[in-house]
Amino acid sequence: MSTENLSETQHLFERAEPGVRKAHKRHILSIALDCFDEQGLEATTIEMIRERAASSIGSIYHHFGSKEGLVAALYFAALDDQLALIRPRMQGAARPRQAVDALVQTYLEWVERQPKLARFMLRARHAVAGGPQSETLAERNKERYGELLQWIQDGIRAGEIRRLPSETYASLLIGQSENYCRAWLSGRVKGSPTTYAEVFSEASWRAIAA
Amino acid sequence: MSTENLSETQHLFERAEPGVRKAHKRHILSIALDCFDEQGLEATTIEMIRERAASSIGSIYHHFGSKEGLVAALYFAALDDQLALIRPRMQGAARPRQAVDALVQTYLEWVERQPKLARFMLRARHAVAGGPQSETLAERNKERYGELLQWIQDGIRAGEIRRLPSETYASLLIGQSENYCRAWLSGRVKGSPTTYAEVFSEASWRAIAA
Amino acid sequence: MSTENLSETQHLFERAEPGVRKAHKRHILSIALDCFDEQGLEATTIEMIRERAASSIGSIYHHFGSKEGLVAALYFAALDDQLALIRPRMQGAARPRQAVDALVQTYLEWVERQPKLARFMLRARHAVAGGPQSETLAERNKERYGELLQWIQDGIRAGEIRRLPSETYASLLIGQSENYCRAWLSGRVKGSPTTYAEVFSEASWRAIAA
Amino acid sequence: MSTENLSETQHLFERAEPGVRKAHKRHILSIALDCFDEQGLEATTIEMIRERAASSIGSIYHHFGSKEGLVAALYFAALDDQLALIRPRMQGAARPRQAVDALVQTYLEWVERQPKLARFMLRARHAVAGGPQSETLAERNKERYGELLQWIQDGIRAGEIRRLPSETYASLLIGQSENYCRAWLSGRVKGSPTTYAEVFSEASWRAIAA
DNA sequence: GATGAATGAGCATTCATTCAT
DNA sequence: CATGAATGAATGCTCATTCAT
Repeated sequence: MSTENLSETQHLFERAEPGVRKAHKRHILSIALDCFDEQGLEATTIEMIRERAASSIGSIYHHFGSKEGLVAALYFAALDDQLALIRPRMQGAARPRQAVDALVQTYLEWVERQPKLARFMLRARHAVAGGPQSETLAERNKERYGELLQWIQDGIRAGEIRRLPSETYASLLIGQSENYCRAWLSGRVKGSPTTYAEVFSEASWRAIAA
Repeated sequence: MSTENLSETQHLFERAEPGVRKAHKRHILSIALDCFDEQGLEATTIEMIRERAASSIGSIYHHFGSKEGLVAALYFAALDDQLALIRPRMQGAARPRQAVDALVQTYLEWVERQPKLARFMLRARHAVAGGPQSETLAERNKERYGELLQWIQDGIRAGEIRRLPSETYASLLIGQSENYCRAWLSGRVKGSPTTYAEVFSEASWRAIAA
Repeated sequence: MSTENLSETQHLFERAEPGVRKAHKRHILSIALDCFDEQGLEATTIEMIRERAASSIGSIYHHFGSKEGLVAALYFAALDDQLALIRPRMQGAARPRQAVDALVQTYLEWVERQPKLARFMLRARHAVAGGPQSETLAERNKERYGELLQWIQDGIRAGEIRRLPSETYASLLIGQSENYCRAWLSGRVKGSPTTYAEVFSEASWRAIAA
Repeated sequence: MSTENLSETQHLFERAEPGVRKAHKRHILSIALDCFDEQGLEATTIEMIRERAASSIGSIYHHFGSKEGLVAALYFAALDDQLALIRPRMQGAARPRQAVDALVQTYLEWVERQPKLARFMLRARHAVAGGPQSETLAERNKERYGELLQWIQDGIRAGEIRRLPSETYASLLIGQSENYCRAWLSGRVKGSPTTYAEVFSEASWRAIAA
């Protein structure tokens, strides 16, 4: 159990989810992430988390209600952490091309910095989408997608971006990168995501450029 | 339980895996696919499959050895089915641009025709990659990737395709489409994949075009 | 949550157990009764009571010591409430026949007025009898039974009541009514207990009349 | 663990529920009865039953589905056992008075012979009535009550039985005996039920006699 | 007196797998 | 090849109770 790693991840949760003040709760989230990452979602048991977190079963249930609740809490914390990195960089972009660069580059960066969280998000999306928090998730996604679309609309009006079916933009912008990150996160390719940042942001830009 | 659908899927297994002669074995695979699709991999129990297949526990174990074995058999059958559609179309392509079109178009088509198999493949990859069949899977992927690379090399020599890090080609070619298909398969977008075949094959081509 | 009902029940507790001065304690008893009635004894958790009573776990334990203690307190309060109705009416009876009428009639009346308490008493007897308050319960019962026997002895000497095994009088006097009340309290019969007061007191009288 | 008792009780189950052919299933029922009797319904755990029955958890669930299912199976077996004793005796009664005698006498006899089953029935009625078998229970009761009412109608027409509200007959006939049996089964009175058979059947007869 | 976070023993139930027939 | 009863380790979760504040 590496204490350094724990405090780092815990710090992230603090940033991502400021409501989580209690060190104990953050600690459990951090340990749970390690377990989910090493064992997988289903294979991780509450008992494993309890043991590594040196906590108690009752305490975990007191804070998260259920295993599903723990997964959801972690998922939204990860979502917030990712957004906290990406949003300011995109807002700092003056032109569409820069925005695409910022989006792709920052996404790749985040995955590289937070591989556990990234793996967890890819795995847990389905579980959260099928659980009682599905509505919260839908709202968050709508919000994110809305920002993206707005920015694309501006690009279209400026004649810099092609008019394409709106459902496809997200896939055209992030699909290549996500596909590569999936491969990297599961060890099928070796080059770290940011190594190819140029390649992927160029591809994303070409995909939507007028 | 639609008998038409069952027989169709069973037919697919016959094509994909000619060794599976026994109707009973094919029937079990078909039912298992339905269960995995409706309940998820972990949530599906052998008992569920037994009940819907009107088979017996012993029979299932006789044919597939274990639940993991059943998943693997289904996975490779799906892989074969997909390849059986894609390979001939790509071989019929004269030029790189046509090959990209064929690859993307056929992938989208297959997902649209076989949504259950597609969902299953996306879900089961991890399970198969971590199981005892991981080597077989690696070989198959290497083989597929090799074909792709070969064809790309030719394009590069012909000056039609950009020289890019070889690890990135697969993501650049199929990432956007896969991302969209994931969204469609889980209901997050409505337009069926082939609707946007042009958009995605154009994006893939631009991503790698010289 | 009907405030009227609550205050009424709380009032009862005040009458039955004058020591319970604190409104808060009475409130908890009243809510506990509701929970026990709706969920059953075992199925009711301290947490449920805490929530509905808008109290705290600590407070409940401060007042009642344990769940068992809460059940016992409620049981004895119910016992007192019942006795407070029955005793004066029986003491007002001049002749055995009138005493039987008073006993049966008042029992039926009480059950009809306090169905929750009645259900609770029938359910909780076993729990209290097996708990640390079993002695207190035994004393109370002996006391009650003693009064009854005394009054029957007089009836026997006066030649109005048959001499029967003393263990059987209680069952002969109240068994029919209790059986009907059980059925009514669990919805198996519809006619309210007092509707048949005549029938049951006549039966009780015939059972013991000389 | 008395083997004699076990085989005796198992024999009863065979009589009461002929469908239960499997010795193992009967054995589990028999052990479960012992546990429920000694510990109470809620306090008995599947693990206790498993241990004393020298069976396996899986086997218990294979046969009964759930703890609730085990309780229900035992309840209906007890009901059948009771009916198997009472019904023929009542059918052998020529006149109402004899029928009352048969009913009361046989009920007391059964309780005395099968105290465990009797205690169990008294305790489990509520659980079964609130469970998924509630309908089956309602049908059985309706059937039993129907037979009783029919026989009472005949008595009324013959001028031997008073016309009373039909909802009250059952309580008037069996209430006193049941009340006494409850007391005996929980040790509050000492005289065995059949000792007072005369007293209770006389009381029942007086309660309804014209 | 009041509070509620923390505890952890204990429970019902699940389910992949085995194996005798 | 087919069957399905039997197995039992493992799991998520509950809930009465404690105790520091």
